[in-house]
Amino acid sequence: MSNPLEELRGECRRLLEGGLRSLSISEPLELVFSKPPSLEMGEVSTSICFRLASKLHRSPRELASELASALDASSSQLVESVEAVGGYINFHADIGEFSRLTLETVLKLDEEYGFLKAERPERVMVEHTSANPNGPIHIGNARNSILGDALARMLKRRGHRVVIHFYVDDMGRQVAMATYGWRLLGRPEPKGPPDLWVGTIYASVNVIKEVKRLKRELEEAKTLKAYARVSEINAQLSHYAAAAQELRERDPQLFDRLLEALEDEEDPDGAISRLNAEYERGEPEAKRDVRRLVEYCLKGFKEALGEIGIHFDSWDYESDLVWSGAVDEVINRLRRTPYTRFEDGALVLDCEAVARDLKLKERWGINPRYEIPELVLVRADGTTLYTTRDIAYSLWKFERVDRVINVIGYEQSTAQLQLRIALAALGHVDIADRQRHYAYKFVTLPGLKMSGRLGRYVTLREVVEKAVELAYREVDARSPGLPEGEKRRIAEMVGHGAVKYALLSVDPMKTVVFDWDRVLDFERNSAPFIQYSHARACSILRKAEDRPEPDYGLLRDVKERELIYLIASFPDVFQEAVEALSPQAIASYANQLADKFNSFYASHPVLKAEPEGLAGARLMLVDAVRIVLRNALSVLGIEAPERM
RNA sequence: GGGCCCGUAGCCGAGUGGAUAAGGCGCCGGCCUUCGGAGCCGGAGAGCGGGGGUUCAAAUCCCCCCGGGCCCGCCA
Repeated sequence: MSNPLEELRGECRRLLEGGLRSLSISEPLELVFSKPPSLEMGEVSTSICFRLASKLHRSPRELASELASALDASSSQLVESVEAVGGYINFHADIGEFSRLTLETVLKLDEEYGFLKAERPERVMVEHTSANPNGPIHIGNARNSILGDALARMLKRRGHRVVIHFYVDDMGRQVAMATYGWRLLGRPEPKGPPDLWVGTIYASVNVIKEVKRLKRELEEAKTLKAYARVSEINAQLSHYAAAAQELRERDPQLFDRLLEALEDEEDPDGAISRLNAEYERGEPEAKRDVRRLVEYCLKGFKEALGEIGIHFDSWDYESDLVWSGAVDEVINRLRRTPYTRFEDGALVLDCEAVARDLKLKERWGINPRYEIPELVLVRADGTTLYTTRDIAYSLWKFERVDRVINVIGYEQSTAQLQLRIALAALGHVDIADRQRHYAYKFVTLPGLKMSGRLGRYVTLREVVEKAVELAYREVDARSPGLPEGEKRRIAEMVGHGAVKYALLSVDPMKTVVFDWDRVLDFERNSAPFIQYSHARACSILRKAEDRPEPDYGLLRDVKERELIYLIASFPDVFQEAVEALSPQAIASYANQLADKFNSFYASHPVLKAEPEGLAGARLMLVDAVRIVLRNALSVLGIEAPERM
């Protein structure tokens, strides 16, 4: 058995069934258990008497006390006593037996403790990050990466076969724009972090282009004496001028060269569109240049994400999908359905009709009043759109796995729904069902939004760098005697942990306003706080010269019992977190465990505990805390240093 | 106009039907003769945006309203 709490609940269930039998109550009902508000009231409780009461026309209190006295706790080793409290039935565990069961299970399973395996393991694909390859990973994308990485780790620990994919969106106009800028610069090699460098080129081209356009429009408006228009354009101009200023400061040489080169360009937008079309057709020169630039950017992604331990199994290029003919095939198949038509030369999918015919709104719980917008599959000029290519990508994915989780921003909800509808239209309702849009909201900067087009973002690199630096200062101050390499290593674990925890500990559906203080918080309710607790536990264990035989029955104090209960809950927490895809539940659990441990630590000596049996039992407890903290952090992708 | 998401103390934020609504920051007051003070103990501070409803039981479910965000592109 690997779930101590479930074992205790099993005993409670057995007793309860016996009690119901002896009272000749045979109402069919599911025996559900929960946790009483405090340990004084027991470890396990059930509210079935409330449900039973209305069926039997009795009062819950009466029923509960009758039922409780009909239970025979003496037949169970794990359950010590049962009592009825205001309609609830509460079960008290035998302290010694429950502690022994819990702690010995943890110690025995060690790195596997808590990670209950799924009954039916599946092949699961997690697609995450998939940032456009035209700028750096910023703290907004990083929320995606960190969530996706934690989800993948959780699913793996649950026993699923997980593959982690990155979708390289290289077909969009933005990548063509960056490549165009790169050509204007004479195809140079990157300077500094390559993804940031690409982002600077892209944003510079964009901003310079916009300024030029606005200046032209300003002249026109002035000639026409359209004064309202003039002031409107002026406002926009100052907006772009500010962005231009920022970009120029970042790399004056690069910016000025682009500014100069763009002066001579007749029609930059036309050139960008041509490059984009050439690339979609797979023309060699376009292919060579765009791929080259994209590779630079991906190299930067791999560096920035790899530094914090985030890796991918596969990088799938959107362009490959197009060139392979898979996208055309999808389009042809869709054209054979009754749901597509041409409108103004574009091929359109009637999503509403698909949903109606296949009853998708009922199936997916969509508000019937919501009219699903049509989806343009092919433009009038014959080129495809992002979502169209995504349909082909989904089919490709399901040739490989049973289930797909796409970590994608919430703002793409409509597109993701249309994608599933298109899959259903193709006859793959099952695939549509097993494809999950794991949505999260954006990270905003205080006051303003991050913007790749303006080159305005807080990069993951700078956040990580600052966090590690700060952690290093702390480590150096606290443990000056450690070898330099170890201090560095610890500072990385702590700094990376702080950043990850800051993004994992909030509900993905809430917007996060980026705040340096939050990310660099090393106090309670942070990864460093949890890591610190882990290091403290390790420190005690290091100092223990021998391990006296534990007497589990001596772990009677509330703080000890709370810890044991929490430790015993970890398998539940893990399982529920995976089912709900909620890394945050694990983060919050780890923090709670660390919190309780520190409280215990302050008032309960371990090494000097008397008698020996208590010292032995507390050592087991400390060891179990250590294991669970480490396991909980590791499934989130956070390392636990043994000293810091 | 329609749809979706969010709204919990001064601030940040757990908590999706159950018994006293976590925790953190900030504020006030304590704790370095015991294993690491990135710590611990105590105090003040919310009845969960507002109003109805369902239920033995609602921050959690339903309806209406208010505030904020997002989407409704031949962008991605």
